[in-house]
Amino acid sequence: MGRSRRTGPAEGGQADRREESKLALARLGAWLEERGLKHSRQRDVIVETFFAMGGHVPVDGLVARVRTLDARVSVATVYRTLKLLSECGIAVPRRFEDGQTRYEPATDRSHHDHLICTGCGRIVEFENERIEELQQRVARSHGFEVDSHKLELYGRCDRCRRAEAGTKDARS
Amino acid sequence: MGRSRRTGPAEGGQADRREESKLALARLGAWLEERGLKHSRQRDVIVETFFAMGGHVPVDGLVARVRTLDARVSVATVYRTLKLLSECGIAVPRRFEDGQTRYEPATDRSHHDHLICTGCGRIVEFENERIEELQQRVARSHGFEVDSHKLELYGRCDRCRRAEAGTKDARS
DNA sequence: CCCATGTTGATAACGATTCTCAATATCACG
DNA sequence: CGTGATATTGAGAATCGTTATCAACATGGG
Ligand SMILES: [Mn+2]
Ligand SMILES: [Mn+2]
Ligand SMILES: [Zn+2]
Ligand SMILES: [Zn+2]
Repeated sequence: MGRSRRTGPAEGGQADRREESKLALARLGAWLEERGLKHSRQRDVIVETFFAMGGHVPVDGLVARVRTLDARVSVATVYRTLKLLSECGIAVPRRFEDGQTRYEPATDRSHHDHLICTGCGRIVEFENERIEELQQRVARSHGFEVDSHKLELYGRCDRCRRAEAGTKDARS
Repeated sequence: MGRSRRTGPAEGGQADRREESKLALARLGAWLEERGLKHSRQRDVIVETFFAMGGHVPVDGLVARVRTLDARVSVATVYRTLKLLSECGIAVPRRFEDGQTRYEPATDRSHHDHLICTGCGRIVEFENERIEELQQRVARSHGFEVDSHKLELYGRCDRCRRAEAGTKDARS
């Protein structure tokens, strides 16, 4: 049925994330030097905060959090840094239905799709090899060569469904 | 493997579309009267043009086309009319990766997903029952009850691939 | 034909993101 | 350490697609 993975700030140890953060900073540093770029205080803060938050972080959320550490970082810098992270393969941008871009740490187990709760916003990740195969097959049957795809399932999570049922019972 | 369907202005006879258009206008008329709304010259033009274009029409494209018939129709009216169409089930809004909303005529065989060529923009529709089932299953295995989903496959269509291969050969 | 009410067009406002540009930080070099 | 070339920053303007505002204008039942 496909394995699921860490999905947000609630899962994945803080220690793990600090570790990820360190690795990411090192990798970013190397990447920057390779092309004669400089590193900066704000980039460090942004990267650390990004990993500290974990999950699928919306840009404005990251800005807010970063500003609790350094009140004068601009949104522009956050956007710029996030773009850098995605260019050097440390973060991946995601655009769900709400129209704002979120970034998530890029893991080695790169590809996965998302289940999104329309009630509480919870995001669960999943991989399903069988679905991917079928996608390839459908595409090929139409003469297409797929090189990326987007699969998002929207619905209510168990928690939200229980909550709803509760209020419905109470009302009747 | 799933059946594919009409996908754009290139397919589906003009006659069919004019027919669709008539039906849609009638349906819209009824829908409007039911709730004490009025009908207007511009709504008619917009609906007719929408069906004449067929496929997945971007709002600005529709605006442009409508204006060749009546130069003073405002974008606001086009947006408003499209929203009406989707409210009364005549059209369906779609948001692909390029960030602009497109509308497509709602057919009886309502649900389908999309294959999108990143080369020429061609959009092919498909339905795959097996994929839908697997989606349900994955969702349920995570405690979710899905009520909508988005599946988009991005790649190159046969035409575009051939074109590419051609230029590559020519170069070498 | 009239008038209450729905519709329109122009344009301002919007939210997310990117751009501009002058001020500032970084770093390789002496 | 300076110094200077160059990358980075912050603030705000600009952009893009879309929605909101509101006065002028149609529509259609009476
Ligand atoms: Mn994810
Ligand atoms: Mn379609
Ligand atoms: Zn939920
Ligand atoms: Zn193509």
